[in-house]
Amino acid sequence: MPATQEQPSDEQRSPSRMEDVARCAGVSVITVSRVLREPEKVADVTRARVLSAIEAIGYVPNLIARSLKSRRSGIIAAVIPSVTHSIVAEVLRGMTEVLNEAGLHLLLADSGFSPQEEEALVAAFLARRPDAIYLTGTTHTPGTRKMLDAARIPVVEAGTLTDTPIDMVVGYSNFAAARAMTEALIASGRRNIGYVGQSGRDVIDRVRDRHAGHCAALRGARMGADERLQVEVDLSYRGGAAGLAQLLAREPALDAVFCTSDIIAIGVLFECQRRGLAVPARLAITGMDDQEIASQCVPALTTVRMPRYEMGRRAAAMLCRRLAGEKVDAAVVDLGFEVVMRQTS
Amino acid sequence: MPATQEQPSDEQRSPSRMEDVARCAGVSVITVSRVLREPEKVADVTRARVLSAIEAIGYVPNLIARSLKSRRSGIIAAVIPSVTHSIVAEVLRGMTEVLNEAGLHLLLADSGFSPQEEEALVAAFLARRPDAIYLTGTTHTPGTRKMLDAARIPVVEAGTLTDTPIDMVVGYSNFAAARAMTEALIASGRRNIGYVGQSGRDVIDRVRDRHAGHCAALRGARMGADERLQVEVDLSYRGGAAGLAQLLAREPALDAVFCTSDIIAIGVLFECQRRGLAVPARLAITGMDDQEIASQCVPALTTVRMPRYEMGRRAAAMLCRRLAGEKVDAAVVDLGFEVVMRQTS
DNA sequence: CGACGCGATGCTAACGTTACCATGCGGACA
DNA sequence: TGTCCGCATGGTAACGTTAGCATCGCGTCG
Repeated sequence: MPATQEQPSDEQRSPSRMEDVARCAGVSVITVSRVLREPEKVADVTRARVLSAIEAIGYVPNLIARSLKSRRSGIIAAVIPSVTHSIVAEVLRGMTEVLNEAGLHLLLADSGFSPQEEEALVAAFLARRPDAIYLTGTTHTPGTRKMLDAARIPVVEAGTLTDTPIDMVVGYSNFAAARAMTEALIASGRRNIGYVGQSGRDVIDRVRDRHAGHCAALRGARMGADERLQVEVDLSYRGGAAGLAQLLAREPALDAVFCTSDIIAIGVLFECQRRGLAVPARLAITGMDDQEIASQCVPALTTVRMPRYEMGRRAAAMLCRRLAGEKVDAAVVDLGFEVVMRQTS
Repeated sequence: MPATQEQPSDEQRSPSRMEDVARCAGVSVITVSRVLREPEKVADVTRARVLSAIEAIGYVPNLIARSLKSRRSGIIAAVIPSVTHSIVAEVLRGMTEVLNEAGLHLLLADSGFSPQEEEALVAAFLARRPDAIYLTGTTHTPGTRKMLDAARIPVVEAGTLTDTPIDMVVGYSNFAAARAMTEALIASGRRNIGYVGQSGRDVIDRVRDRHAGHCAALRGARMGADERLQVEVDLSYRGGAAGLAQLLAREPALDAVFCTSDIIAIGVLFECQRRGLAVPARLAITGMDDQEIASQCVPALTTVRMPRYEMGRRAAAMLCRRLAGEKVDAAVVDLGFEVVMRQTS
């Protein structure tokens, strides 16, 4: 009965451990551990022997055990408003590039623009003991702030600036950008300027600031911010189109539309094409964010460029520096913006 | 000297543990553990006492320790080709929705379309002992397959179908979709059909299959797949525009362009607008994926709809079922596609 | 009235790794 | 020749949790 002697079965019940490697290489487990983390502290011959044992066995270190003991998970948790927003994607690309170099991994979740959902996600993430946390925007529930204060880990908020970050913040002034864009529109002689913005001004600080900046520019030019000329829509091409339809119904003499995002602006542009409204002759359009489509559409879209990719890199870099024990020079980093005049205005 | 008695300092060195909660509630640690995981097994009074202790202390469970002991990390690792592709984003949205409901978290990284990079990421992720892995596409290095076989965890590949998945696969036939789209173009009477595809056919199976499907349709109609009418470009609006420029230079009689993605197709459309080419009268254009812009642009884009969001949900659901110990009915799930005829063809 | 079952709770020993301290050995120096 | 230093390696005890069994008390049934 050969079935009884299946002790050394090739069906090893679990992935191999350091102990297996140690036995195979004829050293102690701690030496294996050192080969992995501080190879220069191990003699060349020993190191080679251990490495070939690792190779032979196919050993994969268990970072969970390492995290538990070392109190360092190597994980950065990020809560973003919506993965489907291309704007967020570029920030993520910048972040992951920097994090990967540092050997850190990204735990990601999507709050759907809801601060309550964000709080729930932060709570769930903290249980995983991330080394740091990335949040989008600077508007968070008191519960979120409290948890993060108690967690005592680096936190970076990104996108909107604030003087009172939870810990660190990197972004740009959405207020100033929207004001500058609107001022440019006014300077070009437009007088009946409509506003088509993403809805959710009460919970999305980015949108709130952009709206406020737009209104400030109008008031600065003594034009008044007429609520009748402001509509809120979904952040989509369809939303932009619907927004223009509403505005034109309310004010046929409309001669410009300020949009809080390029997507919305392109939606407005498409609706103009459907209605046969000449852009910019009859109607000027401006977007924000300078996504790729802005430079490619016809006519090319006037917009404001935001350094999204750079923002992701900076945010990640700030976290990495803090994790390395270094002090970060400034807790508030303003990356600025740039108005890009093209053909729709 | 009051500084000496800082034993019970409020600067507790670490987040509280179950032991602290247990002491506060006057029970053993295992009871606390049970309140968190199997509350129905604890008497009502005891449970209430423990819960209020948790609340009072602000206890946050340590999932790292739980993972180590229970051999379940609650983490799903996903490697995607590029976060900046809106196509991927919808898949992610579907996935995270399902995963969140199941209490699972998503570890995310970006391979930049490189199988070697994917292999490195899979290796790094496996050290975190994810409960399951999600991969994009079905083309992977031998090293990746080997590691995943050894890891013995559920794996789902998504996007492209294959008869020999590593474990499970959910997707649609890019070959059939591209063939169907091209056949529709042929059926509408177009004869000089160009191809503008994303570059990287050798490593991106999705693109390879779409190219092959397109060629198959041409050959099926005895039209031949002329390489002179095929150009490869970046997956961007700019790429589409450049592609059209190249094609027209090579074949002025071009009367249709098949594109492997909506983004490229819209780029082609923009270039037509710049050149004053009437669409579809002078030139027909087709895309693939049915992103939002396809239905909104002017004229609206003929394309093929892929159930991306649904694919993310299904992939996650299959993983969840496997993690729950249930058998998954089919290892290969074909979600199909739908040709959507609009105005550009 | 004793045995038995069951619900509620607790104890002990891991999970796989690393922090901390210990040990042994060879060479430099007085 | 003895002392001391530094390098390479090892042993032990956690990190915070849960699996698996043990225990205790109470009610039920023959």
